[in-house]
Amino acid sequence: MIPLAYALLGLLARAPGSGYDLIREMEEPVGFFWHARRSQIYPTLTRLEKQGYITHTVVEQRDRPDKKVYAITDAGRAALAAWAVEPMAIPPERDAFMLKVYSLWLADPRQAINLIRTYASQHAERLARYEEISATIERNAEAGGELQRMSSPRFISYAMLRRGIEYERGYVSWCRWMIETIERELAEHVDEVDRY
Amino acid sequence: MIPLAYALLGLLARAPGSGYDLIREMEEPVGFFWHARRSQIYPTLTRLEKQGYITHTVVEQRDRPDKKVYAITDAGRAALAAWAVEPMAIPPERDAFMLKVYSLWLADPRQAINLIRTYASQHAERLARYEEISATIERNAEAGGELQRMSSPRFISYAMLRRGIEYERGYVSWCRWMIETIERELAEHVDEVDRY
DNA sequence: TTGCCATATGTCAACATTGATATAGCCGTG
DNA sequence: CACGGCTATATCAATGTTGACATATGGCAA
Repeated sequence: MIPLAYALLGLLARAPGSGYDLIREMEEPVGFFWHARRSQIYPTLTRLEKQGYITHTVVEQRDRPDKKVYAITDAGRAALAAWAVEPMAIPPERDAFMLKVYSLWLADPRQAINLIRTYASQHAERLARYEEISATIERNAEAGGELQRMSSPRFISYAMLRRGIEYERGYVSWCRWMIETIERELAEHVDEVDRY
Repeated sequence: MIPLAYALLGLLARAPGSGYDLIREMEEPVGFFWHARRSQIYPTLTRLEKQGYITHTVVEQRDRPDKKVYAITDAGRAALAAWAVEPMAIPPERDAFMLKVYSLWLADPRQAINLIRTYASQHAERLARYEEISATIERNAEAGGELQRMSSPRFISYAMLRRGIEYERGYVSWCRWMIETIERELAEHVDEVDRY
């Protein structure tokens, strides 16, 4: 089974939903760490149903097209739980941005700064969004102490959000350091030119 | 062109080499951020040559099989430099480990801890390796101040290593926090059991 | 009433990537 | 001299993933 199958099982283990619902749910917070297109999600749901991990019931709707609402089965939940705790090796990294950086020494420093600044601002935006969600969760959690219980999906979502925030912060701070370093070099170069 | 093509161009822009050399070089430090198999590398080299971005000369060897040594062309260097500075959007994340975490609330806490501990130790190992390389680089750099010049491949490699270290540190610290949180919960649970 | 938007479910061809398999030269060891 | 191991290049089938295309319902606005 491909990871996407477990992503869908993970979503359905929290709440039943249609393919369309799942597509939207893939945006947050699983989507922080996994991603797939419609064209992959629908066939995967069909396959999961054939394997007996999910079932569906057609729900008729008046003001919009009917939908198939999927729910996880006991077999599905068992398979998911077993996969979740199975130790794994670190998969090969794939970071297209760092691949660009690898060849930045060939480029004009000003254009390099532009690249990094643009990318950093996107990460900063994400970071702000994650921090906002986190703040909301923390406010709501003050009443019940549910954020402590690992067996609660809410705690897991919160923990994943923390990881996302840490990741984005790290990326932003590295970008800033990189920009500062290149700018310092540019400034020195200007001095040299001015001297003559 | 696929990212792998630029990874290979990036390697050849630093030094010519055979397909076999490139496969080994893909391990460090590009490999920290990109990865491919032999079966993908050889055809990609053929394609790059057809496009005029690289050329090869057959080098005869006595004590081992002959090899094709590839070198980047001016067109290749230009294409690489242009691609490198072209701004990009953040690609969708894909972190299979965090996908497991998403469903950990279904699992036995002890098994969850085992999963996270195993993964953390792998990241800690990488971190140690990166830090060692970084220390070596910093020692060697004390003589010439080359680590300041963005237009030097060495500075770029060092900068990428810094990013790798930051990334691994972040992962390890998150894992530790996660383990501590679950362990605290387990301890509390033991107390409750003991009370009755 | 025409067209656009959101909901809803799918298919398909093209491309990226993996894992297995193949071949061959040369070295050193048993 | 047979075998394993390292160097070296390559192909192929299977699978994963994307992007484009297809289809249908119902609401709302020009």
